[in-house]
Amino acid sequence: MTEDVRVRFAPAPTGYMHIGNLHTALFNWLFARKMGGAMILRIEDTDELRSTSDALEVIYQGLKWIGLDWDEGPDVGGEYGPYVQSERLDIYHEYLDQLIGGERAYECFCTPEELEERRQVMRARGIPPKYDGRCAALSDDEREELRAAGRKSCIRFRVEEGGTTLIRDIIQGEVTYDNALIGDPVIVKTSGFPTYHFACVVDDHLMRITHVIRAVEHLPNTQIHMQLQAALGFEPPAYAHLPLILGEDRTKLSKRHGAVAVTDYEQQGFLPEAMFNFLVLLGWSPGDEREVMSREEILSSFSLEACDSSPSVFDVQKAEWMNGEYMKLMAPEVIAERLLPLLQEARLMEDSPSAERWEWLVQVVDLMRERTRLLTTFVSWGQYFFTDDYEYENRARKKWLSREEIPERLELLADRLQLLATWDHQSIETAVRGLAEESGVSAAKVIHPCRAAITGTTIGPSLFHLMELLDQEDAIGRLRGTAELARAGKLAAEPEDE
RNA sequence: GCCCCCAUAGUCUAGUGGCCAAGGACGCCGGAUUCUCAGUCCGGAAGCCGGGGUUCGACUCCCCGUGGGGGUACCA
Repeated sequence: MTEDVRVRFAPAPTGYMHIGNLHTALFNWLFARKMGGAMILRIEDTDELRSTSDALEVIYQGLKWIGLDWDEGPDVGGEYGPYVQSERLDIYHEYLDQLIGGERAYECFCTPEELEERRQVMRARGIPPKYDGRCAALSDDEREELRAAGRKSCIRFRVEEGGTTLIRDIIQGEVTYDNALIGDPVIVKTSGFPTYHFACVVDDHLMRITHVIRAVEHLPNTQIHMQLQAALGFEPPAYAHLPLILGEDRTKLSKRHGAVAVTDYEQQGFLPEAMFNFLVLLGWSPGDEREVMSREEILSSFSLEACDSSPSVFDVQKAEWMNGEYMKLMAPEVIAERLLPLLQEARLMEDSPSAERWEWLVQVVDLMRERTRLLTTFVSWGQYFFTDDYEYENRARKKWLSREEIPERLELLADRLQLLATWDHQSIETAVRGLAEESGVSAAKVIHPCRAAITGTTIGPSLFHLMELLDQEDAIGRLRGTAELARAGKLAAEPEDE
């Protein structure tokens, strides 16, 4: 009989959600959903200094953005709550009493300064810096004296003195740690707050966590955790330590690598579906050559056993490519929904667009998405759809707008377009090509200046289709306006730098 | 310093002793596309870290080295 799978994602609320956290959350979620188990969200706010109160919302938003849900957590409740560690202090103290009663924990009066000093000495002598255990031997009288002298204390866990600790990790394999190499860790701080090790072990047990899936930086901690479990009589969960995500310089992805917050990628115009797909491919592969996979496909192929144990570099370029694939794949309506807030923020769309205007936006998206990788591309390269106030790129000026014959040609084209009774891409194409033929030039000689005049750029989607999405009067106005500027010599190419 | 882990092209990866004169993807380079390219299509360059074993046979197993990473906190 197999127990129901229960996993947890347990972030520290430090104010922002790291892309590595999201990766861990994702793998937990995948395993939970794959196994028909439960996903628990637990907040590990035992660091009173770094934890912030609004961080909870950031965590929820990060998870929701990428489309992960959870069955138990601070917001949805559950029968093993509370799910915020600072609200569970009484619980930890109960187990602390058990440890003290069994002589597996003791008061330590050493100050942080003393500890640091001793570590320096040990390091200088080339021996592993670990707590020397001096307070473990204190007599009741000595403790009383120290207290009377006003010394504050914390609580340490008495680790095994010899032997080894074997971790059978689903991803990392069997790893053995020497017990003699670690000192007694602090499990309750002077403040009365538990440390991560203690709270984590107690909660995983109480919340009936069956599989601990976390980043490999926690692998060494597992030695302490397993000893704590043994001392407390807890059945240890299964462990799966995920490889780290590295920055370009191959060190653990962190703030100094630039964009690491989930919100950074959201703002850069990544689609959550693409990020989901991209992230799952860091440390896991379906075993065949599929890369762009739906959530269902991923779920049906996923397994912890297939996870790789070597770290991977977060390659933004590949992430952008993946995003581009989703731009092509997803329904234009959905992309438009994701895009709208960005356009509104850039003041390129009104706050509550009419149904007609919305339809138009969907068409713009549909036309542009093939050559678009990020949502923000619409705000930059695609701004001419939304405003007359676009820049004339230097390349456009140089190649197409600074020629002598241009103003007249643009005006001729404007005249023709003015006569069109129907404004659709076929009629526009006929008019444009017609002018080219009558002027005895190739169609390109009209198309390119026209694109440059109307969009300010040399590249973009099919000219006739993009013009169709502009208002007829507006398009004509742009042609005449550009002609005027060109005549006034205001569209001369800037000298090239370098 | 000490402990642990990792090692297929610049990057993500397939590979679990013969199917591999190593497959896919991103990126890069080249060509095509007379409506541009940031799109699309086609093509190309680029890799098993080194050395020892084990074996009839190693990218795959073992050892050593090297390189990289993580840990070594009253942070998680």
